[in-house]
Amino acid sequence: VSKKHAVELVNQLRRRGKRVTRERELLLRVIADNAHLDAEEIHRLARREHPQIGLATVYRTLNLLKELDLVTAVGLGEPHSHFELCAEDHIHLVCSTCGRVVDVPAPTAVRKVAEREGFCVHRVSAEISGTCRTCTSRQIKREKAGTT
Amino acid sequence: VSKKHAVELVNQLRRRGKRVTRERELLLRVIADNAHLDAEEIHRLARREHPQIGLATVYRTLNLLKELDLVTAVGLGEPHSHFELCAEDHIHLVCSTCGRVVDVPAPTAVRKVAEREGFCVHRVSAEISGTCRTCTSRQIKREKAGTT
DNA sequence: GTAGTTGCAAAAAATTTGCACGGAC
DNA sequence: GTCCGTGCAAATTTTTTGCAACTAC
Repeated sequence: VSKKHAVELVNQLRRRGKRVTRERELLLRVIADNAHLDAEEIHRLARREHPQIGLATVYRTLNLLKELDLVTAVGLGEPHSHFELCAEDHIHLVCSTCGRVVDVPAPTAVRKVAEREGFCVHRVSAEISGTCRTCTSRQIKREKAGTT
Repeated sequence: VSKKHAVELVNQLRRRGKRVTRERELLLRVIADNAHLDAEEIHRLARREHPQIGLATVYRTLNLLKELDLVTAVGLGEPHSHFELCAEDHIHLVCSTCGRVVDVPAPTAVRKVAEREGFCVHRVSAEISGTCRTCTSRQIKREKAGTT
């Protein structure tokens, strides 16, 4: 799943008549470099570069970027949202054992299904929860060893 | 997307060693009959039949049902979760204009993608946001009329 | 210069928890 | 009878908002 440059996104902001501030530029960079962080995590990373940035700014910026369709919120099974750039159609594979999230491109069939319904698609995101290869083989080893 | 009977689900509870209470049975029925409600909405509907049921019980039950993989939480772009029975693989088409959600079956290709990664799939849920047919044609009409 | 943004603190919304009572098994 | 589940109120966590100072344009 491809990487976007925060620079492009900053230009998007300007083109759409929104102001480009130090905070927005920074947050876009943090989100572009790290997929599916939650608001606290984004705040924590942003503080490394701009210690006095407030959590409220993070939320306000996330809401702005959502309106502009530059970022999207995903649930990932947690009671709070995680955020990522609106990338090409992709699927989140969420391992319910280790919690790791892997992104893979979504088959075009998914988008087709929506279009068949007369839907004008903005973005596609899927979530598959299950057990990843690593955790599955670990489980099997443990079973063989007799440890339940 | 098929309908499950709350009865089956209640049996699942018993089989898995969880107690079957009036509250759990009621909440399962509410969730089975109404896809993607949020916790407040579930609570409100449940109260029609059992006025003194508490919101905390709703949350506790939802968490239990999630652990048993009987229900699943979906984001739908809101800052709080919505809940639905774990049905067959399906896609939520969320109209960002009118907010309506339509469920359509997911192509098997989606699940295949995860299996190719060595993933042992528990459940599949996708979200496509966009503009539904109705809202799209309404917009076109408005454009023709000259109203921006 | 002006209007939009920010940080902080406070408020609101969403979710979880402690405890005493009640009900399922 | 025991242990789990419930309701209520309080606590925690997540997200939004009001306001004065600040800054992009």
